[in-house]
Amino acid sequence: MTPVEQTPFRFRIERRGVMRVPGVVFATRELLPQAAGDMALEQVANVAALPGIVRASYAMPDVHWGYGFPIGGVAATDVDAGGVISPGGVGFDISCGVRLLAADTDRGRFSPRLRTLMDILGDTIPRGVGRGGLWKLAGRSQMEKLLTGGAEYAVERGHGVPRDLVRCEDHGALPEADPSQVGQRAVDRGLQQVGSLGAGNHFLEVQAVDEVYDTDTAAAFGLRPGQVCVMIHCGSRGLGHQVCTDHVRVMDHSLRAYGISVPDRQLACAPVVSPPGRDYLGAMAAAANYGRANRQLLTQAARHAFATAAGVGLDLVYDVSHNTAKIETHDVDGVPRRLCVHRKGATLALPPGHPNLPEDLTEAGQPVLVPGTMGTASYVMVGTPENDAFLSACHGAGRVWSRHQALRRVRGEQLRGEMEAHGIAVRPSSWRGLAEETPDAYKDIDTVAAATEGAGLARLVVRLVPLGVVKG
DNA sequence: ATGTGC
Repeated sequence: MTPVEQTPFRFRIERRGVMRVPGVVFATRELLPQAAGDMALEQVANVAALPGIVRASYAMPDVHWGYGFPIGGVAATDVDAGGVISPGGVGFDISCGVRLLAADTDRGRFSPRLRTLMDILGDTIPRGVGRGGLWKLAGRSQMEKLLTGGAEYAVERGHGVPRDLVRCEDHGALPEADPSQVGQRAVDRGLQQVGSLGAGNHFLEVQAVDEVYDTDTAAAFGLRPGQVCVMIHCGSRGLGHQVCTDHVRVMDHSLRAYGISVPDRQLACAPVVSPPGRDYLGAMAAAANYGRANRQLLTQAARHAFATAAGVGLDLVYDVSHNTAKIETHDVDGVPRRLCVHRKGATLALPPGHPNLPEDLTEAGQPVLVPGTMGTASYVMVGTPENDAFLSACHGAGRVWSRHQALRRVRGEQLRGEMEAHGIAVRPSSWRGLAEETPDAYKDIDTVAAATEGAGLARLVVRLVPLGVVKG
């Protein structure tokens, strides 16, 4: 698969075979997936075969191989023209996402309290595979309230302040959630996990603003040089995973009934306007709300730790989901169409003036949160009007080594030692998990962020560097 | 990503 270079930041995969639209990869030549056996670009082409897909099958600069769809992929289908929805286009970790909190202190003033803070965070942030969370729900009926209300329900129950919700995508809750489509097994897995990081690339990081590229926009986001921040990256845990599993199975069986053929079974899908499509959309939105409530609970734990360690408060800058399918209206060939926009490892990036922005960010635009790899920088970017990918941007660095490869090359104990030697406090949940997340296993985040700006997807606002990592 | 896998 060799895409054609159109600009230094935009590559095109021409239509052929069953593709209904071309593929467009926003990347530099060096960021294109190149590892032997990495099928990400083939996946971009496969996605272009989905019924109802419009304009192009897109990939962000952090694109890499995923389940059916590439991670870092964006695909929109026309809801009113037989367009499909696919669980593989959202991913197993539904509404995995990132939130950024800004502390009312700066790096120099805070540094004497950092170690104490990290110890408290290390003791109080639930993390690791299969373990429990901060908020045990009473049973299915309370779970249904959470699946409907998302972060709003968490705040209503005292886990946060109303201002938090203003700074959450969709005010913290997708309205199309249908808890009745979340199976009992998914509910059971989720009851004990609200307020937990999970594992893999999930983390809670204490960071500092290292560089400011756009002072006015940074100020509008509440960010200034040297400021201490907290970045939380987590998803919908076992509940989201089970929702994906359950609905992939249903759609795999219903493909024939809708006369859909896809080049890869992992692209199982159904028309958005069909019982399996509607059911998945409702279950996916419910799981997304679970992910948002999860980040809200972890926010409260971070606030408690900062208050205890240093008497410092934390304000929410923004919360974005980067694994979703959402019904949005966009122009296609100059005509507004209702589209089902799949963003898998890609975030929404609203430009200045967009009606869905919180009032106090209307002039500035949406904060686009781009977490780096453990021990490396992270970025806050902002949406731009010239975004050509249904207002989507990258979601992080993007893997280049498999977990298996990382384990062969790196030892967790040694990695922690190296990070501590660089002045970054590390509180891991397992040595193996730490080794799998070695920065060497990922693309360089500085390059990815620069390519995202070069492609016109979003603009750089600030660069953050880690002071301490609580690892899932 | 995931009570980690054909």
